[in-house]
Amino acid sequence: MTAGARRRPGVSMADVARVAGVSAQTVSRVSNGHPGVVEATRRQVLDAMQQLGYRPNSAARALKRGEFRTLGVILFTLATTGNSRTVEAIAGHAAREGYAITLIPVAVPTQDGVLGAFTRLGELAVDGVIVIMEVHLLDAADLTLPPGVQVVVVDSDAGERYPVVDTDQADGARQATEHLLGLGHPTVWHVTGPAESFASERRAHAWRSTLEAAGRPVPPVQRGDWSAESGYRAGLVLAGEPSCTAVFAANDQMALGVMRAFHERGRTIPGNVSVVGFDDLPDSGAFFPPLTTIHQDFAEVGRRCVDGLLRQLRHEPGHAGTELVPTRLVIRGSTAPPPG
Amino acid sequence: MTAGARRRPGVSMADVARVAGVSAQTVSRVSNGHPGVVEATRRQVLDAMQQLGYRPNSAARALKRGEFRTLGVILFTLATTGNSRTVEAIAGHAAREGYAITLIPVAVPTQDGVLGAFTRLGELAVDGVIVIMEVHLLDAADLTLPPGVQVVVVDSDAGERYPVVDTDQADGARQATEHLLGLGHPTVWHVTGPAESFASERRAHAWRSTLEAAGRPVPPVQRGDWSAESGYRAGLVLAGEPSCTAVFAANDQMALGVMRAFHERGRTIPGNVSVVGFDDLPDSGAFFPPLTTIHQDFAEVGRRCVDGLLRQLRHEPGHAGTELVPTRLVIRGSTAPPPG
DNA sequence: GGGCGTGATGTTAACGTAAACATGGCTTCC
DNA sequence: GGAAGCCATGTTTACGTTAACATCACGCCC
Repeated sequence: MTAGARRRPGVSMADVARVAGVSAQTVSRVSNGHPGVVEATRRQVLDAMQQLGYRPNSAARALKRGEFRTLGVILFTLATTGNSRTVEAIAGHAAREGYAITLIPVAVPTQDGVLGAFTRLGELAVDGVIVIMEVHLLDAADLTLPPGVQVVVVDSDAGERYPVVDTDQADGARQATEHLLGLGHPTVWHVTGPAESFASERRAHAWRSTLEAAGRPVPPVQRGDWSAESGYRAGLVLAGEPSCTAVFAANDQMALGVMRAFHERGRTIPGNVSVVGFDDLPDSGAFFPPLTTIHQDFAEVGRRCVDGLLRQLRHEPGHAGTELVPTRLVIRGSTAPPPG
Repeated sequence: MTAGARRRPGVSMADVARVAGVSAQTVSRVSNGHPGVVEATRRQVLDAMQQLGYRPNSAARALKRGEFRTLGVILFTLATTGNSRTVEAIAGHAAREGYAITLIPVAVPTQDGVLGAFTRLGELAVDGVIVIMEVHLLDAADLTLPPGVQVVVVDSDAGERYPVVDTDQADGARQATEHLLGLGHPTVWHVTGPAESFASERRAHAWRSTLEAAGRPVPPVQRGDWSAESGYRAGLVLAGEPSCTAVFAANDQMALGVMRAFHERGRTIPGNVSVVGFDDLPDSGAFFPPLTTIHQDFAEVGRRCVDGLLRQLRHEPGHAGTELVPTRLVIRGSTAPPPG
């Protein structure tokens, strides 16, 4: 370990300036890469910084500049693939733009929970906020945030009040359903996600309208909770329906459970039954059989969130309403024409 | 640059003080819940705050107090279950302790990449850092961090230089291997993770020593990269080995791929072959068949990281060396005695 | 009844940085 | 040769908050 660099007392610009034999302002200029510092001086300052182990004090810097170069991300959980992939994309893209990410987890998905997060957030050093709001708030019809905070919302229906970025859920569900109809299946059964999820609601709605538009019967919905286990339970029910030859599960995990149920009941996939998922998890291609699914572009969602928020912060003309990120059908081994 | 005229509404304590007819110091006292403010005054100040939409400036506060109440988390990716679950636990526990989390993604796992992150981090508002270091640095034998930064490391071998928290990889691998031997299998084949991963290395080592301690032959290792796809490829090889009746895959995803390969080759699980994974993903119980695996307690890992770091920040006697979080075997449907 | 604690509130200064302005030496050009 | 300009660097000040100290009114006790 370098000895001279004990940083307990906080090395400041003044200290560096003293050692380098220049003024604090010159240290500031070097520190920020401003022009107009002669090379020899620059080197002296850099040496002094090195020697003292100087690191700029970001609090003072933020105080002076009036910005933190940090974005807050409010979310309920990182446990879902969608959220963690989106957050990763947000963090990566923000870093590229010179912004850091502060995570603000909300324990309970209620208006109070979110407001509590904002209160803490008010005391946090953030310039703007991205809210990843994948479920309906339990105690409020819509989301109301404190004024004076720049916001972008992911995956919500707050589009009239805040800029929203979302995967095009409806089009994805339509593609999935039409793919199965196109293979010749008379209709498509659906395993839906939890009622409080926006994404789940939209996928189910689009599945239904696609069937109706094609003049097909709409079978009863099986409700799951995104987990593979719930998909398994739904699959056991569907395996008992002799007329069921095609299933659209609202996510890949439930599709995994559905397929397990069919395996256990001796129904082959895709020989007897076809299955389509939604998400395109990294492992979906290794399911048994490899899963046909709808690919979501989480990286693009994250990128657009950051861009939208930064545009707001710079007072550039931002997009209003909802921005939809397209999905695409990935055909693998779990779908085929119906038996017979 | 953009015209500096447009700043945030910028309500400061002075503004609140003016409206409430008190001094800024009294506003500060109310803001921080300090005693010695009479109720009537307190109310006046709170009203003024409400009216003006005052939010404390955390930069000024941090500058004055010398702390940010924020912890940085340096990581390479959120895409692995382990990392995202650990980060979620860290964020939750930190929030409970009144700390926020700043994410610092590192694009490339090299010494330079990490140092780059620290440079950015030096300019970030953090009091300490948790490094989630699941792979060997590509260009340095071990991790060297700038001095003067409080650090806790997850999942690494830096134990002699920094406090480390990690899952007890070796004991988990031992449990997995002994479970299979205990069922009567003559030996256990292993699908390992990427060479640069610490966890992978340790699991493989413990698997090997467990076999050796039991006097069993050590079959050649199949190397994967954590992905289900790589597990599938390894599984195809193993399915060609008639003597292979038991497989320990270094994570659940690869176990998923291994099982798919066996299914495709007509080897039943657990009738012909037993499979054990590592991680206990939320979906592992819904694999076909439900996977016997080693459960990792990511929440506990996160909690201990935060506790350890906060102890350091408070200059309390911290633990040195490596703290191991125990694992436990979860027996499901993918393991049984060998055929015959 | 005067000295004196006590408790509420105000005043001052400082945290580390960077914008704005000031200085002073050196070149350039007529 | 001297005014003008320019460049490198220095000085001043303010950002919003809070610790430390200062003040002031009131009541209490001998």
